[in-house]
Amino acid sequence: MNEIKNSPVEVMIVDDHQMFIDGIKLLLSKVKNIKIVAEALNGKQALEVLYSRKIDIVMTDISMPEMSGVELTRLIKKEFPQIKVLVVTMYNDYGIINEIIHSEAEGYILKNTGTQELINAITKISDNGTYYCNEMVSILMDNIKIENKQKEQTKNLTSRELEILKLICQEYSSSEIASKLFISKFTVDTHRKHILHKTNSGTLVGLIKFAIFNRLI
Amino acid sequence: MNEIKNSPVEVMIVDDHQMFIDGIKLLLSKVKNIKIVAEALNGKQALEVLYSRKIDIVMTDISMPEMSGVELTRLIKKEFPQIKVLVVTMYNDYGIINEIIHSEAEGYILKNTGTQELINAITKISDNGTYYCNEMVSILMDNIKIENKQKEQTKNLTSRELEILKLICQEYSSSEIASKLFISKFTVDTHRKHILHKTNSGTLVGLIKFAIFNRLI
DNA sequence: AATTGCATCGCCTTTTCTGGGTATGTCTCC
DNA sequence: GGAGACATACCCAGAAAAGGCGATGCAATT
Repeated sequence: MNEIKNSPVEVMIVDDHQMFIDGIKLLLSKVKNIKIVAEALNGKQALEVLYSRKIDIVMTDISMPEMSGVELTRLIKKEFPQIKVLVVTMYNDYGIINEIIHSEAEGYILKNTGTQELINAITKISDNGTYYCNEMVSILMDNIKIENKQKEQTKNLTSRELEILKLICQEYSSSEIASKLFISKFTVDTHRKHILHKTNSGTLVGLIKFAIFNRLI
Repeated sequence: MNEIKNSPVEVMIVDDHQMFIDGIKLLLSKVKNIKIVAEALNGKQALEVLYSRKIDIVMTDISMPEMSGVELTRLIKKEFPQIKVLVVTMYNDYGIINEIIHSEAEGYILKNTGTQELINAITKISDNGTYYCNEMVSILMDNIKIENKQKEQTKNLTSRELEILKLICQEYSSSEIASKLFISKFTVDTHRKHILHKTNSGTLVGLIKFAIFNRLI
């Protein structure tokens, strides 16, 4: 399991914050067996490097101009499957984590963790392992319930109901929607009632907020 | 103007990302006349330090748990007016910048700038100057027009109207708002009319969208 | 064959919202 | 002292929304 390596792990840092890169470089410069051999301020630069020289591990941020860290990870996994990716970011919400999981990165840690955890992560990953921080796991746990609730709410809307909800959000009245869809105003009203119940919205105001926060608009 | 200082500037770093703190500490450890003498992971910790020892410059992030960097800056300016504040953050949108301006920080730079700019900023500020990055200035320029448009819409609302708009967004009906504010339902209705006209919202739905997109909620 | 989900339509009631006025008192600013 | 902005209050009328209740037909699933 533990093969003895004489050559250090060669790491590239990808982050649009030069300051962050400089800091990490210094931090890791003192660590044996880890060597920062390249850096990039965005995904495009990173890919250029990867085409020109050997890299063992790519440490990448998520939010970057032009190409996100998630996209970068996907491309790396497609073009250079042997390269490991460690995502180091400050985002810890479910949406991002979900994307990271699908991008098949080997590791995920938050920027607000200590240096030691970073070193651990790199070490584990270079040893063909994975490293996911505890925060990620607990967020995944926390979001199982929320996810279910969201499904109960949004997904239970039928396509017709969704269609009408969108029209409501476009400031059409029930009568106008009825004309638009060539159905009776009564029907539209019935749909409205169902929508209100399914989304647990007490009022129209609540419904609009629901629609906006669930990105239906 | 340039008094010769023998003692280095004493700086505290406030950031909820331990990794960032570690990096900056290392980066600045090599710089003459700048000394990182304290660090804090949030505003509360930072204040504790300030009450216990002398600090010349506080470098703070914006988004932190419990107390934001803006709040921290305000408190510092109130309690320790002689302490300079340099805001170092990755946010560069107008809302944040606006808040920072009002918090009267001496400097503002983005995390995606190089180390040299950071050193420049600290040096200038310690010399009783200010340092605001170019990005901030251009964003301010860009947003003058937007601001004017916003004023036409939002700012024309009187404080009472704004108060009622917020209650509307909290899903209270006119009658409920009337009870809450100890005024007549008729009065609330009058305000509603004015709000609808001033915001150019044709319907309640439009009003809610206006409120959400103008961050009134 | 029966159940279930979905879309459709209908009526009645009550509340809420919207738009049109009018009006009074206060406060500030010129 | 007068003009203007603001908050307050009221009336009327119509439109819209929300809640309740029932009903039909169609399609897919079981």
